[in-house]
Amino acid sequence: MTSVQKITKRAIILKEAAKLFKEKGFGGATMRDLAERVGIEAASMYNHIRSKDELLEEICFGIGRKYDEQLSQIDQKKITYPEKIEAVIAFHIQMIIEDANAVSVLNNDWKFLNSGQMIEFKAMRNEYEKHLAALISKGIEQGAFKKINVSVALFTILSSLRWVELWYKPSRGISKEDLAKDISAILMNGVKA
Amino acid sequence: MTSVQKITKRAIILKEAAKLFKEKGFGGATMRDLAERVGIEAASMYNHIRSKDELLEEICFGIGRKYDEQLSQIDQKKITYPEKIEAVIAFHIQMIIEDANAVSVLNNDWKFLNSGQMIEFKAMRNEYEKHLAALISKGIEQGAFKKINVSVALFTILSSLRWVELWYKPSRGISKEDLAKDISAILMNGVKA
DNA sequence: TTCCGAAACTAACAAACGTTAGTTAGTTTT
DNA sequence: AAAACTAACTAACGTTTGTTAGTTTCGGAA
Repeated sequence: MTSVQKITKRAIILKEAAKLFKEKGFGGATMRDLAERVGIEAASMYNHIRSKDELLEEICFGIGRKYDEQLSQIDQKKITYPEKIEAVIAFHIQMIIEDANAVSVLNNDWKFLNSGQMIEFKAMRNEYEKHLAALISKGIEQGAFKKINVSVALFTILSSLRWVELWYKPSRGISKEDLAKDISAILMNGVKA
Repeated sequence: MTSVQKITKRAIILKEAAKLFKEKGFGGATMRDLAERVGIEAASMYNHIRSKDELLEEICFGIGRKYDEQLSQIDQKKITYPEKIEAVIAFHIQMIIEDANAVSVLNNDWKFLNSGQMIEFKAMRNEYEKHLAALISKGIEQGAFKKINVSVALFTILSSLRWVELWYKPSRGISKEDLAKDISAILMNGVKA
């Protein structure tokens, strides 16, 4: 049994939910609409899931955990800080391309988590940002980066990456590697000649 | 009567609607919730507005037109292309700080416009992006910018600016001028030392 | 073939939704 | 003073929402 992932109906529902939430937003998406895409009746979905909220929760925290793990892995590598930042840029793009819908939901619909989960989510996100900010700070200390405002740099980088979700289509004919290279180049070296 | 703007109830509803839509999303916001914030009954609002959709429409196109006008004004100025881009960055930040809620609605809830208005909105946005892309292209031709991928540069800049909405608070103690300067610096010159 | 549990179905619920209708009090216009 | 207008109200409308209950279908194990 070497990593043969069983495709459960639950997984199908989650996948379609991510797509639907991205298209209509969590509030605008209805369970009947989702059920139609899955190919069963709305009521039947409750044999596989607990609630609409549970779908959102699983999407947000599932993706969130992936980000955390990847960042930790990169941080442990023995490479320079600019290389680490570039690795972060590359894996953000990879995540967005691999799991576009779920990443979009994480970015846009986390505010519909119930209050307890929302607090947890915000804590997770804060920690992630802190972790990334630390990489920038150390890079500055070592003289690898300019003496920039760390918060501004952090959010400029994170935000630059978010648009990939809105923009990237395979049809545009630019590979994810080239995209990562181009974005890295601009953020690292700017646009001015 | 020198520019004495009368504060109509309609204007109050629009202002509160922008705030509410930002908080809960267009789908998650209810007319009863909005009415409560305005201080009247939900039904009473219909003496001042036509529908919930109309609120969204007015917010999106009102802000959209402001962006268009400002960009045109900057383009007409006799300054260099890097200076024009920096001016665009400054006014985006200005817009976000002055009209945070409405800008957020434009960015996140335009997809809830009815189909006709959505087409119009997308056309407006495409034109705006084309206009801005042309500024970058000309800057490259003149040798003022590196030979970068114009689309990547365009969206990296636009996306970097969007996060200001999520991040900026007067309480952080950084002025909008300083913020514009720092963001400009990173986008123009990068982070690498 | 029989049996059983999983997974589908139909029907219905209560709550919430945007909106309309009808009315009333207060103000402005004629 | 009469008429018209403004802006608020209460009540209710017809839908749509997420979800539950009860029933049927169906594939695989005994």
